[in-house]
Amino acid sequence: MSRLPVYLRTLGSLGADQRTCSSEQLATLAGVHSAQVRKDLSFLGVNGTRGIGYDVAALIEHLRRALGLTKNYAVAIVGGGNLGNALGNYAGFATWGFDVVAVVDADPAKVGNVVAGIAVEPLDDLERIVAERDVAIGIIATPARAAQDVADRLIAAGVRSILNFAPAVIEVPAGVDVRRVDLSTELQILTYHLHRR
Amino acid sequence: MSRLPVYLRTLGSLGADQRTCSSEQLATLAGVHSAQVRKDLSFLGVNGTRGIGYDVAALIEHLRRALGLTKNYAVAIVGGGNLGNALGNYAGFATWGFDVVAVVDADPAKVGNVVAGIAVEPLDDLERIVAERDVAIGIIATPARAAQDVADRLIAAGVRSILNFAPAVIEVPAGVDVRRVDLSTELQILTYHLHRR
DNA sequence: TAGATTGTTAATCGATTAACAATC
DNA sequence: TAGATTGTTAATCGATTAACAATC
Repeated sequence: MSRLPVYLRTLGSLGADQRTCSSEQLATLAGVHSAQVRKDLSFLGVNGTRGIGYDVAALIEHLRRALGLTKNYAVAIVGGGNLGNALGNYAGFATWGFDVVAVVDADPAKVGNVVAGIAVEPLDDLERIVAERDVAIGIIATPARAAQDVADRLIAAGVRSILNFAPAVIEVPAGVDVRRVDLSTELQILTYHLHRR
Repeated sequence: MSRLPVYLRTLGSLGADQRTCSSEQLATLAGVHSAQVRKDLSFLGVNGTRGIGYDVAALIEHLRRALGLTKNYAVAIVGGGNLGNALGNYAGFATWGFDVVAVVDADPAKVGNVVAGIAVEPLDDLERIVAERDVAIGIIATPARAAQDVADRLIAAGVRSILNFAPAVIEVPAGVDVRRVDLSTELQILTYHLHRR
């Protein structure tokens, strides 16, 4: 569930000397309610100690397992433009076990460019790349008009998780997860609050 | 509210010849419930016509007004790295009236680089830039460790809306809006579903 | 033991949806 | 008029929070 990454990050920001952590402390730092924390952790099957709190190291380990962060995932970025470039260089991915194994682009002029130490490959090779490198996650960083086609190809090739940065809603069959990051929508939500002040 | 940008985008994708649109059609395209649409629009003060639906052009206009998209907003990007670069080049911003008026960076080596047709300026000039160019929205595209300091300076300079791409939670006083886009969290949510299959 | 904190149930709250009279 | 669709109320649902016995 989507609060787990927040807990994990919060725990990481704790002092190295802190062995236990109460639901209250975790809640305050994560910006949620302590009952929420206890419920989430309880659902996860993590047990704290009454009167003491949760063991930080054990909790981190549990969260990492629950989030599937104990193994690495191969990520392919489709789109070698500015955004794909930025994503390829994003250091945070490696920290959490996401390996960018390919950057592909439809534009022959971009093929061969080096993004984050990886040479951009042709979009035509997408299917082969997904299969050979066991790509688990596809990131779409293309213009909107290309997004659906790219998604279809990723899915046909076996990818079941997609992070979509293109400003387009893409249709996917059941069993495929898509998360969308829409920069314009984020800004529009900000302006909604901005102008009604 | 955060569904409004979705409605707006959906309406934009309608054929140019479609004059009216039912709550049912809008709901299907936007992936929500028709009662939801009617309630949202009713709350907005938009009136449809029973038996007919909503007037598309009027609805778009209402949504644009509600979202504060009838005027332009000056945006400053802090961080002239890959992400700042990608954001500066993001065409979608201009479409919705967001003008990137500055890209600043703390690194003297980056100052002078041209990002999206704009020369990167020193972070030290942030306060002056915000004041002179009437910056309404600040985008933080710095490393995590710099995020809070940058936010503090943006807020001190008068910025009330912040979009934070740095993987850090930033503390802001009441009256300041922050939206956070955390790429690692997005991927972690995907893996949560991935590995439990 | 006394204080602290969990784990969980029950209460609350808010958001979503069903339903339907109003009416174009 | 008949069919379609809104606007809104009431019902439902799910998520959040309060509360407290259990217990370290």
